[in-house]
Amino acid sequence: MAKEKKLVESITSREEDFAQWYTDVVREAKLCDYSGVKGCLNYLPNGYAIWENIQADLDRRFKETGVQNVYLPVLIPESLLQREKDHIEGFAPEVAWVTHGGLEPLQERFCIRPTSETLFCDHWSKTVQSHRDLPKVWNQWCSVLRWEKTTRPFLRSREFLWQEGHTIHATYEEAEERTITMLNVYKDFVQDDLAIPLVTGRKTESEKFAGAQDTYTIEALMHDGKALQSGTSHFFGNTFADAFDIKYADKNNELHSVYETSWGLSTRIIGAIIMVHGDDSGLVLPPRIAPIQTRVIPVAQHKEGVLDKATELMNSLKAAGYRVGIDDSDKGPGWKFSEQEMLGIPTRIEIGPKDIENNQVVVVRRDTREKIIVSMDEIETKLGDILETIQKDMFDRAKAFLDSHISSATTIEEMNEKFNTNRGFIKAMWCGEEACEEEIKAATGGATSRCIPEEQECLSDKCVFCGKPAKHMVYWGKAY
RNA sequence: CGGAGUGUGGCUCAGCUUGGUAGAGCGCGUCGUUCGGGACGACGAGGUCGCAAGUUCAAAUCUUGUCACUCCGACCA
Repeated sequence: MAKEKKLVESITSREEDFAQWYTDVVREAKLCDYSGVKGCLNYLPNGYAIWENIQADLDRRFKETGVQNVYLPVLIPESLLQREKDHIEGFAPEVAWVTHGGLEPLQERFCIRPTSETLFCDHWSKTVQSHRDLPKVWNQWCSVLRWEKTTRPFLRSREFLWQEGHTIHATYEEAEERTITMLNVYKDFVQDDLAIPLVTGRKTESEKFAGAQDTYTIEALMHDGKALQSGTSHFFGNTFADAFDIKYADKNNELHSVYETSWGLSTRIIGAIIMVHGDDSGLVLPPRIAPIQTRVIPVAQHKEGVLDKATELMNSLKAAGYRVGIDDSDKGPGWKFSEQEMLGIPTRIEIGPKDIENNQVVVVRRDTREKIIVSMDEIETKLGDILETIQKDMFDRAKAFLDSHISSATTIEEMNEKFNTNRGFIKAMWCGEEACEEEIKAATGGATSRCIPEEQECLSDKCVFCGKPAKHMVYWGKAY
């Protein structure tokens, strides 16, 4: 393969300045741009199309597990938001309020939903009566608003698009099982469709969602070695049911509180796609999620027959079920190649006079820039193979990167040193005390507990910081 | 919420110190020559200088106020 060469000057090198690289890729791939309101993005066609594909794939996976979609309002009365103590304490600092209706001040102000647990609970408290009404396994696709102080496209915006699933169940076990089921749906989706390998597990007390009994998370590792929480699944036990008085009568006509879960994945995941797969030439999209899987690029298209042949090729690929586009603009070929690479389109098909003469096309992989000469007669099947190979290779590369950036430490000094030399996740034992988490964060310049994985290893019997008996092995990392 | 910075054609910015005809590059439009890794020429369109007051014969430029955005921290998906 040809030596990595920087072809595009409008994108800052990833090594030189990762943050600037990220911003450049977002801009050059035309995913979104800044609106006039801080933290609120204009999602452009290229960015929104990715979200639409994420929605389609996830929604299908949800429905396979019995999820039904609903839609609840964007406004939440203040009294409702305050019903559960931890929840309001967690969200109060970052909600926006609607105080006027037209010209008149409102009697009670409404917040713009930061999340909708309270709305779902309010509805269920009025409608659920019998065990026959359970379970409810609902989800909504919507946007929410959180008044963030620091914002970045996709990673942290004030308004963001997401899905939020909310469920209630008759038993503790059933709700707990749903929490894990959804964690696994996220895990499978992100790994299989987005080609992003993950570390998964339970959050510590301090990292839990406001009001949750347990929070489970999928954590991905970005190319700069920072972690990104990419989806969460929460188990609430009876907390919300009690606060909202959601009770049902069982078969013996005895009243019980329901058990509740919620789970969400947002447009933040687009940031993960960019930062896991992108390179110095721009975005690299996994074929399964890419809005366009291949772009036909006619070379010397002014010459007799080239454009016709290219269009014919596009149409036959479309008919074969591929998502395919063509760049028949009057730009030069070099410009078109760069454009296709910045947009992250997984393959391009170059077709020029020489190819037509030889009854062939040149398929170029976005991820490796490898050129593959394919006979025109075989392109419909070969393209599928190439796309599948790209999908697999992208995951394998990201997995190799992840694996090589997971290390372990038994002392705080060792932990610090590893964060400095090989950024990523560090496995270390922990006593379970919140105070120790704080100390570790301070001592490492910002590393937080990312999760307690289900598969525990015993690296030591002592906490990495205080030396007291260890309770858990924890993945630590510096997070976005 | 602290610290810093920036608002001038679609974009990136110069001009401001020392007030006096609104500038450049890129992009955009038309035409022509090009075309296997961001081609070139000619002509052309496009600006309430963030907003508001003030000083002045005269304000992009000076003064005051105000709004917005960006970056870095603390806080969070």
